Amino acid sequence: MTYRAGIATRSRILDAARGLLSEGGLEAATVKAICARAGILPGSFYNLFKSKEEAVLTVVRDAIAAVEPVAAGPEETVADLVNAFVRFVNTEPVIARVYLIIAVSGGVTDPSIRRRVLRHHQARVERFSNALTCLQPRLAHRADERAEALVAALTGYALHATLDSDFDLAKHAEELLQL
Amino acid sequence: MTYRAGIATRSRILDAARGLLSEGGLEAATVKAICARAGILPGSFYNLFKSKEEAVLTVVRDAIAAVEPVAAGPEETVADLVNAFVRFVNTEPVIARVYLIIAVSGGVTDPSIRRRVLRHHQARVERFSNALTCLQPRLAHRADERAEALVAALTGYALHATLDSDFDLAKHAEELLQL
DNA sequence: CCCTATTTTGAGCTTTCATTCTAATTTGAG
DNA sequence: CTCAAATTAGAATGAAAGCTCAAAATAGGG
Repeated sequence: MTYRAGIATRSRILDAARGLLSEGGLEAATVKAICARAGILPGSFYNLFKSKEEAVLTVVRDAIAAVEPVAAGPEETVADLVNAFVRFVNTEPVIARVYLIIAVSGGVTDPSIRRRVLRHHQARVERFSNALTCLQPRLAHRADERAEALVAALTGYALHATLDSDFDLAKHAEELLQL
Repeated sequence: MTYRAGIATRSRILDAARGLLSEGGLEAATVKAICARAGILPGSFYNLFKSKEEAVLTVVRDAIAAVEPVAAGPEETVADLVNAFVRFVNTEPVIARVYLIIAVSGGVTDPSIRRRVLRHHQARVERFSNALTCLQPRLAHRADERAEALVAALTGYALHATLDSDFDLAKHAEELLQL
């Protein structure tokens, strides 16, 4: 992976794996299918990844990291966070779907993935909680619970959006802010 | 499947498949594993199900149907519906987990499952919406949106409970009722 | 008790999976 | 241009998948 060709191939493999995971879940992401989509042969795959699992876990880790809104200043509002999430799901539906698939089915299988998802979730709740405290200091004592509910609702919405392409995530998220 | 033995074997197969789906997702539910857990051999499996897919889809359909709270009278309250869902997830975690796994990964693969999940979701939102209208007639014009948010939050909570055994679903659901 | 329909057995078939290996090709620093 | 290192090709491996089938065992209405 020190030559340019290798680096390009690696990223083509990850793109292919991400797309297959998104479209058909773990069972669709076979080495053969990944290679076919990436336009390579198995030998190249195993020159860059020591196993199929390593490639899939790389995609998963990247997807989890990508769900986090880009680091804003300490002045980020609740609306900022919600909008960032909506924008992410709408502009990167493939990655968002991979995240959801793994959060459920992959998280069950692999303990390290489960830990990673939970850690990520906790960090997200904390950011929402801080933003909620700034927004409504009167309700500061229940900021954590409210943040947890908000994140749960957003996750539920994202799951729904994954199944129903007609679902208007932005609209529902906006209504969420008025509750 | 007209003899008692066949009926009993069929239900042992479905139990085995349900457990495997819950513990390890679709990839763990192989015909061999199902047969081993059910204490039978492949020949018996294919005497009762024409394919592995048929058995898995049967489990999935049952799981989707089971998520629906038992039919209450027309006087069901929001608290009733929420509590019924919480009780279901806590007493039937295996079925609840199967539902979530399929709602994400299976729903993506199989269009008929996706339709079924969406139809079920819509019916659930309607029940919540009616209950919300009775509870707060002043907010009747936004009952649908609020019901959608409630169901999304509950789904998000259930997903989290699947990953984190320490998560107190009942407590969070109760707090949800006070928002 | 008998006889037919049902169920179970268990070996084995075909396909597909992840993975490996060697030889050929390509890359790019010196 | 050269040559070692990196990458690719492509056939081949063994394991495990879903599934089939003919024969043996069993169930249960008559």
